[in-house]
Amino acid sequence: MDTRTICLGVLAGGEATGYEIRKCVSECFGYFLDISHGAIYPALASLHDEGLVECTEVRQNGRPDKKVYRLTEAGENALEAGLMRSPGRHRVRSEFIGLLHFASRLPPERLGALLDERDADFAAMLAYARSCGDDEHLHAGERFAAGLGEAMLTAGLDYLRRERPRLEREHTREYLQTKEEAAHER
Amino acid sequence: MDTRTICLGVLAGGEATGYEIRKCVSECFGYFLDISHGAIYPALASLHDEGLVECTEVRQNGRPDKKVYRLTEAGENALEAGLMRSPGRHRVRSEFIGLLHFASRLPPERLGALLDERDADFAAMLAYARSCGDDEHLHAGERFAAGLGEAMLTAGLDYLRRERPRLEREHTREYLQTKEEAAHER
DNA sequence: CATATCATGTAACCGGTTACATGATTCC
DNA sequence: GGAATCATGTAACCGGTTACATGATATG
Repeated sequence: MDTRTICLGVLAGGEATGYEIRKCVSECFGYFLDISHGAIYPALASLHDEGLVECTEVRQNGRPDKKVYRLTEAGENALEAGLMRSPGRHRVRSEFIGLLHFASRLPPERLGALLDERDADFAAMLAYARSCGDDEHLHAGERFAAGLGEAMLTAGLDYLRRERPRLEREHTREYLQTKEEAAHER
Repeated sequence: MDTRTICLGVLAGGEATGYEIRKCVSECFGYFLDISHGAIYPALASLHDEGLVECTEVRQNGRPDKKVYRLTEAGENALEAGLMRSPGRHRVRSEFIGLLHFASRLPPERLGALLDERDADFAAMLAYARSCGDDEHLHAGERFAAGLGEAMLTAGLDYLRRERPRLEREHTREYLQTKEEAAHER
């Protein structure tokens, strides 16, 4: 799903400025699909050129003027088309898991710090997924998405906390052994 | 973790060609961190220029010649430094979850197809994580990584299969309702 | 007969991020 | 007084993918 389709999708829920679209995406599913404002404004401009959105400039005193966008009928159709076309990928890019594969070269403190970071991050995402799911007036799809995130993160965090002591125990042993062997070679 | 560090990491486990590094990464943790050969070869060349890897060209009959790379001592240090420096991020980019947020505009067949795809993909990743974890001579870190993947994917797949009927039921109702409202407006 | 494996390398492309630029107001 | 919020826009950069280029051997 590209930036353009996301913009159209948010605008289908009501008119908004670029700034608000960004905020909405970040709050609703930012952990799973985010866009920077550097991507949003050009996307909105191109959508406007193509007549898929309309725009009203609003003067504001005390703060910058803003452009409120709303979907046109052509935009409505483009959104539908975009949603049909978008691949439904779900990719995980984890440098954390990559690092674990080379863990035998990681000092125990470093491994500990990485695990701390992962724990905190998972906990934050979980709290966020839960807060999302609590919302009463959610669509079935949104509730499902929040539930899926919650289920996976809960399992991940449980595993992390349960297996961490064993990992650190075994890792320290392996690490020291590797160091010793390296010293021997010299 | 950039391509260069990954290459160094794989080479720390023994000499290999670019082709073999790619294969190794894909097989060991490709679902979580992959690199294309178009990124590997330039990375190896730059590592070679900097003296972090050595290279032996091997003539082969019947198949293309190959370049076998191995780590130098400088490379060993660079790897260690790279592993200390690399952020341990774990990012999920899910267009699937994005699409779910706009599910009310998705025809039921489309939603069904997306769920099918997700089910198959999760199942494949799970099978792969399990096969990885079965390996006996794994480091603690690798076993932990496989276990973490397995735990999260199992939870995800369970949730997906358990909640899918309800999602589809509610979604169909919402979808038809939306369509009806749209027809009314006309 | 077509496809996969082995094997390397480059160039074009692509989507997205970061940083630069500007600036008032409100909250801690 | 400093940080965050509101608000838009552009340009440089960046890492990575896809496609182009080549080509023999083995497998289904």
